[in-house]
Amino acid sequence: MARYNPKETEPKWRKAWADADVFRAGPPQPGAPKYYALEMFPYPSGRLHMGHVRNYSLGDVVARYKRARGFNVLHPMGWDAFGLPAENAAMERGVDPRGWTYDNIARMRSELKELGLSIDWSREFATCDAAYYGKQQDWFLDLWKRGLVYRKESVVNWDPVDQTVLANEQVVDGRGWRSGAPVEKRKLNQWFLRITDYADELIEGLKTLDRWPDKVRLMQENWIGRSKGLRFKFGWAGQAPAGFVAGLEVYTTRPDTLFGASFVGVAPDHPLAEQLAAADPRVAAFIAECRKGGASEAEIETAEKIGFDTGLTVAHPFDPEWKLPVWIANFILMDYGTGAIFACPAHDQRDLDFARKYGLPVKAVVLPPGEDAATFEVGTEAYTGPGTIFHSQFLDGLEIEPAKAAAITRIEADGCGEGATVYRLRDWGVARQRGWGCPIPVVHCDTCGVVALPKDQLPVVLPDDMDFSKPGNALARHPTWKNAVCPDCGGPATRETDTLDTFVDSSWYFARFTDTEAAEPIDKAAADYWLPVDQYVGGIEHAVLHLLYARFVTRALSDEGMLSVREPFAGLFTQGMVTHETYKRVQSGEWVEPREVEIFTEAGKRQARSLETGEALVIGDVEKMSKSKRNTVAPEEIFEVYGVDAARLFVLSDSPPERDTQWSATGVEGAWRFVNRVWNEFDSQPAGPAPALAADPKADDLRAATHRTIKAVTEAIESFRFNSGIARMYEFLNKLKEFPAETATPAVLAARHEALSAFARLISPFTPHLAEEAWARIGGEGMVVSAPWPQHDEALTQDAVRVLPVQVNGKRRGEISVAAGLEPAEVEKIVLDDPEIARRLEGLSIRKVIVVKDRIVNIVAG
RNA sequence: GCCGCCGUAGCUCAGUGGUAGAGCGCAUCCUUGGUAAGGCUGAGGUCGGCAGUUCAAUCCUGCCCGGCGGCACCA
Repeated sequence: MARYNPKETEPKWRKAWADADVFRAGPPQPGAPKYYALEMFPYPSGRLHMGHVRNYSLGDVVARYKRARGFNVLHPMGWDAFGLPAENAAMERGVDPRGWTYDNIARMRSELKELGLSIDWSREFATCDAAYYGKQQDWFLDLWKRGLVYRKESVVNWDPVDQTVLANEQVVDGRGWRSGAPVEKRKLNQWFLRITDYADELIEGLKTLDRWPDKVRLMQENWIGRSKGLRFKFGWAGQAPAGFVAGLEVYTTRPDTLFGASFVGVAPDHPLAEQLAAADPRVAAFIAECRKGGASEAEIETAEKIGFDTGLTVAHPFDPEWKLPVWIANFILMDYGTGAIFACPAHDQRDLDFARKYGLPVKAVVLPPGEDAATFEVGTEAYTGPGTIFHSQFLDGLEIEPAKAAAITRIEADGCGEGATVYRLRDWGVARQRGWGCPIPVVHCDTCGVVALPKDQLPVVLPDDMDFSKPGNALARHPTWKNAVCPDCGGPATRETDTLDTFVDSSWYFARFTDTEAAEPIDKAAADYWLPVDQYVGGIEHAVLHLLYARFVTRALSDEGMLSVREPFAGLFTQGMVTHETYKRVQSGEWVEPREVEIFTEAGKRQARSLETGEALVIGDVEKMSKSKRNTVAPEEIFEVYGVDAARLFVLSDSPPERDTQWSATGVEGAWRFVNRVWNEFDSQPAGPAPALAADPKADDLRAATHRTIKAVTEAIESFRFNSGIARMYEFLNKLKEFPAETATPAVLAARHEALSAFARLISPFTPHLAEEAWARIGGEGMVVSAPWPQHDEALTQDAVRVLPVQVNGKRRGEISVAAGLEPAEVEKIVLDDPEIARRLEGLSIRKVIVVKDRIVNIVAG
């Protein structure tokens, strides 16, 4: 009997798969059912981590399973290769970002290949390949022609030290996340993609994505933030300020509460406020006060509402005599709606807080059910629930929704406004002042302005000799690269030195994978065959941005006629993180890596000590593996000790895929032992052809387990409950061990062979190397990777004899064995004749006997 | 504050309107020619709490408690 040796076995089978080129996707054939399995492509950091192992193992299970089910499978891999880490490496270590990136790719490719993934490597590309980003420039110009790209002055977060624009999430407590320098607001000419044109469709489309997690759909819906309401202008009651003669436009979702209006407010950065500030230092001082407040959530939450009465007044739209004061208020956001509101304190908490502070009127206009109009008052809590409108002239007596409609109708009839839908979603700012990104393919010409390059001048390639030694945009400070000729007038021009957000790179790569050689950005026939992606697997952290941008770009490219689908990802699965215990030194609190820690049990308690010094360590919380907590485990070290299959098996078995999984040394050891026990079962099976299957009670018992396991594992894979499927295989192995080959009759040996044949195929998506070795050991035809998925025989999953628990008044009091499918009346007779049951019923009168066929008997007695 | 997810053995998790399961850990024993290992057996569970529906609830419903995540002055 030979021990299982993954170090020899695993590379052997990887070579066999590569030699046979088994994972190359077949050509698009209309008749052949296709399956596109994709995991979010990695950033080439240079090192594989456990999160990658989990992500790509999950996708690989699906890809291998679908292949076994006869699908033409596309399972590609590439690299999300532009971005800041390469620039940082360049700045810190003086290396070239391109060389650094491609070196990292080479290292990670070999690590990923070691994982034994069923990937079609012939389609690999990196987003920093000119062959890829050149095609991106190509369709970017198409979108520009369609009017989906525009330039606009916009206020951005500027890090004065790193000399770059920061995203909102990169600003922590008003400071740059890397430099720690106070962030400045700067106005820059920025490039935008008109994602808001698709806001409605992006919301509506969510309804069709029935194989996406509800959570992600909800997050996207909230992010887009559609609200329906009324946009209208207040006319001035007194002197109109210059520039605002037409009135002050506000937006509301509660036009039903217009008669509860108390004041009108504008944001501190509203043009009206800025204009007033120019003339009045008190206004300027107030606005400065508002801006002082930090931007962090905590500060916003606790910030007190403050306001400034401008002295201006507007007239109520339904009553010209009714004057409302105009305030500047810090709680009003300029970038939502019109940056101005009317306030109804009785029915909005923010307005109420403000009104109470400044002594403004509070008039209730929505009467809650059961309240008396004569006595109902609003105290310190605004009423936002359902009710009937009152004190509101023509709206009186209406419910909220009809009142909104009536108010909108009246405003529209008066011509001072209209029903409007607004979105929280902003257009997508895609320009980055970075050197390591996809150049925007335009030039700036003094005579012609911004001019798109003709497509025969694409790709616009990054120079090889950028200087990354200083912060800022290395492309912009390159001495010659930006010198160009205007394609329109032939005069001198300057290249655009902004590059595209890396989210642009990742918003269409899945389409390029369908034909990586195409002369056009996308080969329509290939895309139409392969898209949508049938199963996309990745982290929940991309729930909004990446997935929303990809859905938008797919629609834009579809409208451009480059592909047909509207939704890129038919199925989405978001996996949990890989976590690990943390360990730290008692005195210093310094984190210690798991590989330097020994775990032992003393006095019945789990304890840790340093392998190096022997000192006792504190076992800390279980947290996401991260460099900062030093609680990472290097995949290659695990592969070295236990093999790839054990590592794959463990990350797949420990938790439901959508939940976090806790890596542990004992857990992977358990997986390793399972691998060995599986091998031992195969290895103990006599070589040579198996005897024919024959009817035999013992053999039938095993066969029933086999067919039940095929059914259960298949269902588990179909529903992404991989850990559950593996649990069933653990149970199956235990069952198999009840039928040792050494003492088996020919009938049992035959049943064992059937069991092993199914088992090899069932484990093949999870532990593919072991499955090949096992399949070869029992004389399977060809490689298991090409073997068809096992089919279960429903008839065999049924037991001939059923053991039915017998309950008396709902409590288990015994059991009986009956033939499967026996009618309830027959079962009842047997139960009542059973002496043990009869003893339990002594002194009781039977009221009712419930028999659930093949399951249970319950006797109600009293 | 709002929304969502989770709570089953010491730990990590399966599971089901009808007999409570796996791996790891723990205990006992066997093996010492699979040996930086293998195997047998076992202990261990008011299925977070309380109520309701039901012949029967770990499962369905409601409320509560605890943990985690997302969003949050969006008019």
